[in-house]
Amino acid sequence: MAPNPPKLATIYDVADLAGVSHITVSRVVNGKQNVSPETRERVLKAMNELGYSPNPIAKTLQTRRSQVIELVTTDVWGSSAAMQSVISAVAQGFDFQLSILPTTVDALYNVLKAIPNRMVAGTLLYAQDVDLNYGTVQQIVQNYPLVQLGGRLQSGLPSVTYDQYQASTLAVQHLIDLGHREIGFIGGQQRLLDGRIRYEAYLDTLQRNHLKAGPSIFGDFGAPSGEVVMKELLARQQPFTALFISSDSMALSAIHVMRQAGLRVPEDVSVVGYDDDIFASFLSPPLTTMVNNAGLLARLAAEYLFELLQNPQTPRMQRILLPELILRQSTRPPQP
Amino acid sequence: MAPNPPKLATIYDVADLAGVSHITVSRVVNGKQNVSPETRERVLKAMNELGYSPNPIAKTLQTRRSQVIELVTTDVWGSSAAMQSVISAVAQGFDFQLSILPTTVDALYNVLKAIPNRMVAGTLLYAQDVDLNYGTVQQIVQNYPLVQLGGRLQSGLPSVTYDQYQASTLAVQHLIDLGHREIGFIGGQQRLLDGRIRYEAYLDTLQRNHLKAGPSIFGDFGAPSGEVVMKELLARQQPFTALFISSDSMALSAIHVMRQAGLRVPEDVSVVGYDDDIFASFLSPPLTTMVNNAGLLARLAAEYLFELLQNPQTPRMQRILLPELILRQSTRPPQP
DNA sequence: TAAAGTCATGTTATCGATAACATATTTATT
DNA sequence: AATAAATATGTTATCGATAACATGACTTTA
Repeated sequence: MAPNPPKLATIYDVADLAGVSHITVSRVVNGKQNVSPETRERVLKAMNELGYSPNPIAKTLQTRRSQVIELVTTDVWGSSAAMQSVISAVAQGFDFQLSILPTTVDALYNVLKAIPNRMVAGTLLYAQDVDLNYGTVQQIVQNYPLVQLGGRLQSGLPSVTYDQYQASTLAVQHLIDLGHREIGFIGGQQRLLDGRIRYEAYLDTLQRNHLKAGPSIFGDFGAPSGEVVMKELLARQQPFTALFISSDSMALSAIHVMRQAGLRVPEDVSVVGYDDDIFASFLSPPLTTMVNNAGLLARLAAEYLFELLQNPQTPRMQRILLPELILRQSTRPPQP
Repeated sequence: MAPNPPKLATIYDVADLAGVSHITVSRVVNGKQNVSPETRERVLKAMNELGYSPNPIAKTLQTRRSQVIELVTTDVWGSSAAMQSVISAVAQGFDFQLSILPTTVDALYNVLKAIPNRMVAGTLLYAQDVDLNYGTVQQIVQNYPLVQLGGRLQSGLPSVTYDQYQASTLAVQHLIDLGHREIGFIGGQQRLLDGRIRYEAYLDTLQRNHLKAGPSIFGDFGAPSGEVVMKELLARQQPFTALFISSDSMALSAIHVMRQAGLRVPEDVSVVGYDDDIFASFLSPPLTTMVNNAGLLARLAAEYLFELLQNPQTPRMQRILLPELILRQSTRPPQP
């Protein structure tokens, strides 16, 4: 297989060897009925002899459709990482391949417009930028099987998502209900929906309870960033008895920093995380957190996409996973 | 975009509108030189007017090569998850797409044989089954740009991998050097190289030091499995003062179980993990572990693949990352 | 000024499959 | 036995691009 690899046998080669026309070979390959047993046998033998395997590219060009679904994402590094393997596993179950198409917000609309040219069966969209115009997206892909992962509730696209606003509200309310009055916040990128919504809910919930906003700081959802911003937050010396931290990864490192600084969790500071990450239950203390399983979201979205593919009558809807607070040992009433 | 989405404009449509032949349009699209400025202008205007974008499928069929690399993997759930996003990010940098092709060991050889039909530019192979015959793989893909991720050292394929045997040896030797004599083992799946090699190195190292093998048990590298097998191991009541645990995820939950059982790490049991997972440094105690970064491996492999693509003269080699033991606080000499 | 070369553009074939329609056979029906 | 229907098979066009070669107009060179 040099730069230009050798060609494999085609249906024409098989046809010649079997002494039939190429279209008969095509019929055998696709298991069509109108082929006599003897002919079929001869063709199969020839296929076997030549090690024939169909060329998916040629087939796709003619049929305008391939056994491929694509994941269009503006966020290769964030949750989309966790999603990819789940989606490819689901796709494998339906005998489909997954094509990953990273893009930018700017290029996104053109990427979507070119969907017919890529001749994929369906598209999963993961684009978390706050500035994205879902109305435009909606216009471009009308009636095409596209499922959005984790976007705005009002996106108008078939989607599977979480109600992060309500989830974050529950998280903050939990701290308030425990008696905390000075509640700080550690957030993720504010250009991402995940970052923005959790912060808005935090602010709104405090306000609804007639509480002032506590100290707030922003990182990038990752554990290393949690370490950095937590140190900065401590350096500010603003008082807080509880923290709502926008990801378990950040909570993990933030707690580590607090422990090093002599602060105990939950005795001195209660912590609510977000994600119910795989490690959350094994920490000490086990972390109180909001369920937000990117893998589950991806699986449901992929399954929904295949529902749409197999039955176009499937109702188009938004599937919103209910928020769930997992109470563990990182929260408790504030010390008197 | 109904089941069969509407066709987009083709070069023929553009040619008609611009009043030139389709081949001239093709020349403009591909930035060829021999087109007069006025003609080029007219074509560009027509392209713009029709919202033309090239059809990659048709182009691929003719040129027998696409802007796509593929990841062929027999392991959708394990490390390949972490690798996918890294690879797609690298690919994006070269203006390539990533196609994920999950397969089974049995189907693998045929999947590789059909590479010419898929017309991809290059292939990354992640196949960790111990029974895989790399000689066969080698024969199939001779001279084709394929880079293997994390396979056997003697695979004979261009690859990027870790020397897990030596790494595991270092880990176990570290415990022995600290004075431990009863060293247990928690492993991953023994049908995977990652599982098998770490266990073999554990056994060999003990033997070389004239020590008997300690209690051993096997899970699946994941945190939930670590919890299960650790409970089972404790129930056996076999003595050990140290554990070599094949993944940080399993170490995380295993430590949690030990703590619940009243065992302290490292006072009662020293633990060496494996992977230097993102959370390892933030645990209490911070985990002593072996560096084994799947993301780094994937990045290097993808970059190597693009080296091969851009310059076929690039020497074909195995790139083996050196093992590195990260000493943190989960190991110490055994209590007297 | 004729021959040769360059440039802009076009015509036809091709990649490997399926679609649409056509044509012999064979079998069933009256 | 004649006609209709079903079955098996083949011919040609097509998907949307590039490859290979051809052609005419203009420039350069001897």
